[in-house]
Amino acid sequence: MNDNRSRLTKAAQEIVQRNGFKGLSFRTLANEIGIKSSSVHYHFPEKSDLAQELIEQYSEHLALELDEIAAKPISLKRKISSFIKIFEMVAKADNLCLCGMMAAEVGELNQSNQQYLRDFFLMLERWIVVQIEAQPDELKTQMAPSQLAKTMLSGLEGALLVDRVVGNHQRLNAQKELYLALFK
Amino acid sequence: MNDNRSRLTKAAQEIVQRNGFKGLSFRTLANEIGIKSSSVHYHFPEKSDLAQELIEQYSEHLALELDEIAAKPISLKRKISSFIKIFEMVAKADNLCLCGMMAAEVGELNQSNQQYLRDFFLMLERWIVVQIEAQPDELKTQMAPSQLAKTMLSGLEGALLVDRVVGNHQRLNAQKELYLALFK
DNA sequence: GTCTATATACAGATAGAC
DNA sequence: GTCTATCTGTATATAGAC
Repeated sequence: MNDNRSRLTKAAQEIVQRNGFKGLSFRTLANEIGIKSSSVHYHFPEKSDLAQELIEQYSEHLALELDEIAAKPISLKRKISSFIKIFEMVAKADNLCLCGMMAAEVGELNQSNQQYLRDFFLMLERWIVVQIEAQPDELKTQMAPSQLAKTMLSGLEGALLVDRVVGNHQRLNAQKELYLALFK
Repeated sequence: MNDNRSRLTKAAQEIVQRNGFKGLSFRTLANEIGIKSSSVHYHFPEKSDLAQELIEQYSEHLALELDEIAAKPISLKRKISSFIKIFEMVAKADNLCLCGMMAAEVGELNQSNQQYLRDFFLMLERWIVVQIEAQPDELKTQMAPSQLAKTMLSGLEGALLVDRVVGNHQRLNAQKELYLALFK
């Protein structure tokens, strides 16, 4: 898929993860791939159409990665570690999670976009819960899986946010240490 | 202090915590208090001047609150609980932390603004470490205080971010439960 | 599908009167 | 300190030619 539509979403995703959704303009996006802004409007009539596709693609891509991890015959701890590794890759690129970034800008999004954003976070939390419930004996804490999932997800999102400003990965590393210690 | 300058910073803070720094325009800010945008420029020549004052005021206000908490003859657990309560008040207003919001928009800020933002987060983390070191026997975990401070702060920032999108306070509550359990 | 050209709105910022 | 008026740049979005 090297057509302009997919080149647009790819470039747009990078811009949003770095500069935010408000930091993405049809003009700069068009320049990025060498077309005009009116051509971007051909593919995505309104900016909210682009937002929708970005959130959908990001969610689907992540869901596929998580499916692969879940299917492996490995310890729960290693599954959680793989989950955290996804955030570490984002941090390495000095980005935020696409949806974490858009969460900060939720007021600029229409109702449909907001729903997709919500579903993204709930999907990630549900994945954690499902993994724990499949291998419950490997959990070392008495914390309820759903509570654990909520702290872990929001903790990782916050770590990306603060670490990028401070300029290191200390908070993400600390979150990793904290949560991995809860699994055998 | 009911002069226009302080009315401006007060209104600006609310707008940034709700809509972000890019969501704050001199025009709408001026309208908010009934003056013209050119008058806003009299008080804050450039937008970065306003950003600077916002971060400084927010930091100073929070530092004063934390000083008061630290001075009380109460348990470490109650001090941490009071710390978390500050975030709960922000969540109750459906806002983000001013600096958490601006952290997402760090690319729009100049170097000076970014330094003040960094200092804000480091100040909060340092406060947690100092409180723990003053009452070390009341800590139930073997986690290093600096590690604990980093996870707690970024966890709370992330909880505000995700909870606002999802529409409840479950993540902040979960973070609270997780961290309070680490103190006697 | 992409282009040129344009409409409309709003952004940050400045000059100069009062 | 605040105003009117304006400059300049950029944003989303659309019409219509190719």
